[in-house]
Amino acid sequence: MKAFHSDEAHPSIAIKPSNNVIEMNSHSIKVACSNCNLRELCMPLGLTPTELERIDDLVASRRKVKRGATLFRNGEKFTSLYAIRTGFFKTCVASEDGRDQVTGFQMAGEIVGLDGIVNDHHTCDAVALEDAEVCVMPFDRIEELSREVTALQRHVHKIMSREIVRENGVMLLLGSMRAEERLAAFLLNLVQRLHTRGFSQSELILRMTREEIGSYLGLKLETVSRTFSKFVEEGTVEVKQRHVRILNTEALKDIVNPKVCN
Amino acid sequence: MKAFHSDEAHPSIAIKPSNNVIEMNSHSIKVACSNCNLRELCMPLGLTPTELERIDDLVASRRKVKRGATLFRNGEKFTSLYAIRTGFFKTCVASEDGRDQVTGFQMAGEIVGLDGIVNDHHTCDAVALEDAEVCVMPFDRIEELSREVTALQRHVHKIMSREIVRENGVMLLLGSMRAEERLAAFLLNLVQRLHTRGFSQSELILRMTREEIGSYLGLKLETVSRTFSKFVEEGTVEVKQRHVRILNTEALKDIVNPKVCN
DNA sequence: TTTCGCATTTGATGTGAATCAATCTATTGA
DNA sequence: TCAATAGATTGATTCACATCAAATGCGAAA
Repeated sequence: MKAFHSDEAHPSIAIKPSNNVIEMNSHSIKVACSNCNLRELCMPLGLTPTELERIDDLVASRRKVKRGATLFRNGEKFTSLYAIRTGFFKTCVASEDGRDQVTGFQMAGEIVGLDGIVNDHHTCDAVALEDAEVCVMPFDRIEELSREVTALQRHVHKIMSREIVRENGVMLLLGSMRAEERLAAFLLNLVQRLHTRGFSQSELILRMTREEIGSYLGLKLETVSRTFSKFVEEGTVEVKQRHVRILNTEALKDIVNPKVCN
Repeated sequence: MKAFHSDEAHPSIAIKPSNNVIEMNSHSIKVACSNCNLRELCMPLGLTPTELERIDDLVASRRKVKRGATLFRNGEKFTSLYAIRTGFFKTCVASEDGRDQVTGFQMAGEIVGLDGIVNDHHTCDAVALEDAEVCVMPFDRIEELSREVTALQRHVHKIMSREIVRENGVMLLLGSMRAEERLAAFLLNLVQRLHTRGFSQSELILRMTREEIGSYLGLKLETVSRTFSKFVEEGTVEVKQRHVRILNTEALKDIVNPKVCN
């Protein structure tokens, strides 16, 4: 069991964002991408040091979001994209009659708010699942800078395209997979993203409830719970509430992509 | 019944794209957005005449795609976005083990290929469901021009964001709606988009099979068929193969968003 | 026109996940 | 420390959709 019960599986973030503020004067602080430890994941990805310097003023400010609070809400005016520095978010859409659907879970280095661009207001809610901090990037500033910094322009396009591709994958999951396959795919995806951020390949703490997982996967919370239990029985994972340890990654992969026995 | 059985419900496209070619010399023709009848729907949306002129050379060429042929395929190198001039497409993704999922149906004035931007390779197939013609827009040209024409830049961002929002909606549908709700939403969406293009609000010809509808909606073709039959019994629609006439739009809306009886 | 193949419809039956319901377990706050 | 509460598990039952199967209709090609 060892560290399994420790809350340190991913305490907040392994790639610790350095406290990259440049003191200006007593009441104003400046934030700088060029000095941020997330720069290999986040907005500045792939920029040269010179370009990096130019986008330092992309971030207008930082904003803390308490667990349970919303970063933005459906219907609100769109002004900015947000780069997650620390913490964990979910985004969800709602239908008129009150059904709602979690459309994604976002972690450090990921960008939220793209939904707002089309209609100048947001069409989903972004809710912090743990205390979080984001970099606020006014979208007109992004557009302005990406007219000048080609690599930034390219990067913004890639971020949006990545989101489109991600959602294609979710559609495949929702449209054609069974409960076990969905949950296995979900766990593999989460742990892979966490691993990219320096966390364990096999151990994770779920920041969301069974209900939220279910909403994302198009399942009821009971089904999520039962499916976890099934994985545990089969020795594929160890589950203790929100703590999950993957014991057999291959088994999960086989569930997602069943081998055809010729 | 009248014109119901006529193939003219939407023969190819109501807003007929004018044959907007500018003769250059015997072997070369130039295409021009500024003269295209789809300009109110397509790429040039919201541009001033001056700007419009500047993006005329966005379109490198036209390409005809025969029914059943692919415009691009998963794994192919990404070079261009495609604006649909005429015809009807589906896009679909496949999982490793051969399952596949229709991720969308696209018609005149819509843009396909956005999935390719992230990894410089396409991650889905685009298949023509009827003989089609597209405008080929090399992506580096788009990026170049949108650095200069602010309105184009903004428009490209909106197109990508729109796709993200659309997919959010599909996730809601796949994650939380029942078969009837899905099909009703699907029909309303299709007829609404056709109406924008000058077609009937109540009559449409499905360009895709029941199986393709089912794949998109996360249902089996038999379920799609049965659900159509149910709508017919209830007098909500008239269905004759691929010809559909909506008799009661409100009923369909009520199915999608069930009224809460206080 | 006839034939072939594909798409569609419809029926009978099976099943995976939803629903309803009862504990159980952690966490929070008094 | 204990009560209150939200989240999670587990069981029993139901139901919507899938699956299997057969029949029908339609369009394309000979």
